[in-house]
Amino acid sequence: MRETPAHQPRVLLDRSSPVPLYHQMAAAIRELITSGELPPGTRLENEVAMASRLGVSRPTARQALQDLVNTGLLVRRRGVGTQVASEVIRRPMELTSLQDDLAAAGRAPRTEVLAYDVVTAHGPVAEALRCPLGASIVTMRRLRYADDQPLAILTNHLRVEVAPSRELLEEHGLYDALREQGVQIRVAHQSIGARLATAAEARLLQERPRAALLTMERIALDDSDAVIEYGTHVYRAQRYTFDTTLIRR
Amino acid sequence: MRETPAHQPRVLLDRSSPVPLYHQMAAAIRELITSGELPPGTRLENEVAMASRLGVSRPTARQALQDLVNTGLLVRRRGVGTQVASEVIRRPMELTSLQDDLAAAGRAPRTEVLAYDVVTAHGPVAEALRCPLGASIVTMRRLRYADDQPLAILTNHLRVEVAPSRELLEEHGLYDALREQGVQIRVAHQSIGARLATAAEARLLQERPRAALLTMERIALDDSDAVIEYGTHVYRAQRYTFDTTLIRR
DNA sequence: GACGTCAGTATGTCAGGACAATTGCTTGAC
DNA sequence: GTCAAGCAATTGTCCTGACATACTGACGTC
Repeated sequence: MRETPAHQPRVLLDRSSPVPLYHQMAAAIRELITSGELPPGTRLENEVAMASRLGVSRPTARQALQDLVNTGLLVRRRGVGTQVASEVIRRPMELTSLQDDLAAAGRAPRTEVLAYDVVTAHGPVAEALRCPLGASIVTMRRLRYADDQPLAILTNHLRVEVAPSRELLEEHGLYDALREQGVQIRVAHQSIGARLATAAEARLLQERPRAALLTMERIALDDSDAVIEYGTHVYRAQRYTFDTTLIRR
Repeated sequence: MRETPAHQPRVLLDRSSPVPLYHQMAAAIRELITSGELPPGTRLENEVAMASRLGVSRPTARQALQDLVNTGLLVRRRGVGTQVASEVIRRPMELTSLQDDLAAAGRAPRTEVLAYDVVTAHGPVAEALRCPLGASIVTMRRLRYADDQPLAILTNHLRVEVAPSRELLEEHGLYDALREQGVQIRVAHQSIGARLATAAEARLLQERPRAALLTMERIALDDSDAVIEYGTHVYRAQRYTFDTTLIRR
């Protein structure tokens, strides 16, 4: 019998929620880990017991735990069990903001924060932010209005250390919020494209389904060339263009 | 029913191998992708069919495909299917010609002149070219290919005095042709946007109707600030993005 | 004290099944 | 030509079940 008792993470599942059960589990455990309530090294109860205690199937519990493994928060070995990873990896912006531009143009900018989540970096987001898989990042999603009409959906990923709080974002544009925290965006690489709106995007933007969207993907770096932000924005093509003047050298 | 047939990736599974089945599947598909045998955009057979064909369970096939999604090689969406993550043409937003950029990227540029007409200027065209109403101008319309696939429809208006001949345009890009006549483009004002394709554009670009198009409207000036060209281009959004790097001053 | 065996623990892998949700195409009405 | 409804296609989510494999600790033997 093992000496150290296995920890039973406090997880409350809401089956009426549209959020998948596995995702609720993963989020709850992640929160316990990042808050310090589950310190590194803590062994969790085995997945069969956890599944039974929470009233979910083992594959569901397994998927939740596996997501946390993929993020570097948990370590699992067969025959041994699941434990909190010994170390959560920690790491340290004219190019103008849309909010400033709209304000300058007298277009009554307004922003609605749709989502603000602390998640773990993976795939292209980890690559763009130049952080290891599993690092905590903030993913935020905002709806930008101009003249009281939706204009753009802004999705930004930032490292958790520099991400402004949700409260700050309710009041300011992202780059202003970053400046308040001493982060100066200096360079941005961006890629402009287009595609059709998904049904959800169309609804948010009050567009008809499959309207054309102008897309912009951006990686922003600070004074020391550290990647601060990776963002993907979509704009209503009907109401938005990018203008530029090019000069041959 | 979908038009394009779903690809059945060639996967051989060895059940006597200690390598898990899901891992063998993922490795085989990864090899097909990285070798180029499964080019970007290819749609794969659905996971139920693939599982059945390979003699594995759906969760097993699903895990293999999910691993490939996690590594950025596949894209999956419910109701749509699984496809090889696609590759877009990224064009730096510099004052260069598309023909030159494509050639430099080894993308086999080719141009088909669809129309070449001498007409009289009116409306926005006259305004953009800063010439009197009724002045003779050349309006040309070209279809630009990359890798033998249509990429863009280019419509350009020029004063008849500087417009290259149709023959010259069959051989060269517009800016090269202008250079041959001693005209140097130095500045361009451009506006990037998006919209849905018309039926005719969709046909020319071999896109489905109402596909998203990336649009670019440009006014180009020469060394003495004379307006030389007014152009409106549309690009297949699925295959094209504009890239730029912005620096705060 | 060292070593081997064995049982218990726990995760890894795989199967089959079912319903939900999203997407895109077709069709008919206007 | 546009729009809405219906439906097919396909993935997403969740369930039950079972066997395989790696790891750990207890125990007996030398």
